[in-house]
Amino acid sequence: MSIKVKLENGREAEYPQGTTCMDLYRNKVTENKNLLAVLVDGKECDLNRPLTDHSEVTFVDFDSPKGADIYRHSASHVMAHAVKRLYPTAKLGIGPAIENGFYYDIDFEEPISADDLPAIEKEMKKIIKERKPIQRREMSREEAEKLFKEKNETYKLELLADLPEDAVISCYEQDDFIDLCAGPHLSHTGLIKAFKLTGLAGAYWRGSEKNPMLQRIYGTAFPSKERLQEHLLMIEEAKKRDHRKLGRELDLFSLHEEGPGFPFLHNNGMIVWQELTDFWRVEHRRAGYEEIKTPLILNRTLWEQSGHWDHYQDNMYFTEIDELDYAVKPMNCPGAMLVYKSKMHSYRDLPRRIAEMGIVHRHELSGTLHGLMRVRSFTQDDAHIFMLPDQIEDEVAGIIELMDLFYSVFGFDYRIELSTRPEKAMGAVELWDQAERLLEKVLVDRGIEYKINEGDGAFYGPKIDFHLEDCLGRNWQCGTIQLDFQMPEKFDLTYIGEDGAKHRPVVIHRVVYGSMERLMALLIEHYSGAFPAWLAPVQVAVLPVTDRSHEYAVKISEELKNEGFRVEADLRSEKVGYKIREAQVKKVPYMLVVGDREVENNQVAVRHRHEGDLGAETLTDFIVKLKKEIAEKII
RNA sequence: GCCGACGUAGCUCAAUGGAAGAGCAGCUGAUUUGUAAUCAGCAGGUUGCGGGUUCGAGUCCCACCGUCGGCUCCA
Repeated sequence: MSIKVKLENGREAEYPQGTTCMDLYRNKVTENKNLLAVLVDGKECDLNRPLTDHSEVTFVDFDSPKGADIYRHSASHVMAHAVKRLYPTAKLGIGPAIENGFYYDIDFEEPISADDLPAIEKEMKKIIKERKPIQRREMSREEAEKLFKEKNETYKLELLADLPEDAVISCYEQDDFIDLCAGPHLSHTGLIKAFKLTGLAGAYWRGSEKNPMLQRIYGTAFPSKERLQEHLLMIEEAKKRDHRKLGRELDLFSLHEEGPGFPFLHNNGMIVWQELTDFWRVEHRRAGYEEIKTPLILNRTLWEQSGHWDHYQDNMYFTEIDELDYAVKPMNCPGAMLVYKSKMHSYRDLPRRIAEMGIVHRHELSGTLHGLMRVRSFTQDDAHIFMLPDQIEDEVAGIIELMDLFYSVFGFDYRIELSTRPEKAMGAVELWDQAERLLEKVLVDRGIEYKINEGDGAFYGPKIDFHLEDCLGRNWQCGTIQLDFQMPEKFDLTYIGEDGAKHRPVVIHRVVYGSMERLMALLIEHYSGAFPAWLAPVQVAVLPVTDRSHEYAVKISEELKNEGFRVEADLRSEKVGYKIREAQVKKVPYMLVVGDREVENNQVAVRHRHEGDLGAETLTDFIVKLKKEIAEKII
């Protein structure tokens, strides 16, 4: 019997049933010489899997979306294989491909150390050199259970038990190594051309801290040594952009043992901060927000009322005043609720958008602290929007628009996630479902791409999160829009409706920057410390060539200061080259070199930190251009 | 919090269990310099903190603190 196969280029041909994709390849149906696997009707498959029915076949190489994953997944099997050869009693957890690499979680009888990784790499090289065929074996559940019981792979047995009733149970086998795995995989181990084990870390089995901790070995693999080198070099380069390193070098902030997780901002950091908040205030007033400020410390009864006492206590700091319990605020919402309640509201007053640059304190686990990205005290650019139920959609849409405005100015790419009901949620399931559907509708209606983050919502409501990447590609949540039907109940918030009766408003909690500290960290990494002129702590460095031009240098510095620019004149008796180097290292956007020629012509020689020498012009011309650059927030 | 690594001058890093060093930054002086580092000199430390082993500890052991990489958690 023959089957019809449709290929990626649209061609269709008939082949005998049982033909493998490898056969098609040998038949030269594709030009691609670096095949790893295929998609059969959109589903990933091994090259040597026989085709049983009419199918549509797409060939996959390393550079296709799924290709790198398949390649690295096979690399993780080779690593597990090597580990089992060296440590026969080690038990395997899971070993998937991840962005830019792979890992395998392994339970070693005696923990290994990073020093043991080279030996594992060496064994992997052997396995690769042996070009062991990788074979798929489908088997019954009983057969698989027997197999992994014999091998004492208890974690695999646990995975097996959790597979659905009707699941096809497959294993992949290379030499004497066999692993429970859905596949697909490369056809033999020799196809892995370049790899490196990059790290060793602890990881809870199945991600739960109640489970034992396994050792996770991270690695990466590429189809050539050059590409691997390139990747490793890129990571080295990215580390130079680390905000913790730049923060010190540019004198933006510091961290001290005396206050773990409580960052100290220096003058340079404060300038960036102020510019960010100034910009924020302008845009928020324009968008119809009011601004308030609420206390850092509030009475226990308030936190009991808000639900934080029950749901958030582990993260809170406490104190006592006049023998009464108080808590340092971990969130701004209860304060905002009290402000709303301080007067009566008519439906005509809503929506009321109440913003607050609020400092919150949260006790985060010590192991999670990370520069300015993850701290124990931070400033949220918070706002609470009190509205009628039928205003929700417009308000959410308005916030998304505002969010995009800010992120575009910074030049950030962002990713949106919809987070749904968590386990320790407050309130009725129906309300949650309703709120989740509403948020989803806003995203869908606007054609916005998003990912669902199951169970990751706040305890009082679902949320839309905006995620940004740091220099190493790690994701950080910044903006968030959280719908809340709970807080209005807890605080008995009301407004008088058209009908003269009291009604319950809906509340949205939202932040755009997220936390000022995290935003600063992301901006530092995003710009590699070279802030655009509007944010730069020093915008212009005036560099006299000799002492003869000091007077002129001081004069133009004063003029620039009077125009509102942030200026520094370097009057040391050093050569210009030295002064330029220092200004470059400090990433000052503009350097004005002034020597005898400029004094004589009443000009300044402009040098841009990236574009170099731009030639001489009058100070007035320079001022006009820089003012425009700053006003338009040009990146 | 958990697993692992690390902690020496402001920064980057040296120092077989046997005299704590270098470069940069800083300070002083000389130099008057034209688009990424002028020269010379000076100063800078209870080696994270506390115990222990040893004739002797930056180095070995224990506990704590902090940082880094992950896990968990999260803005």
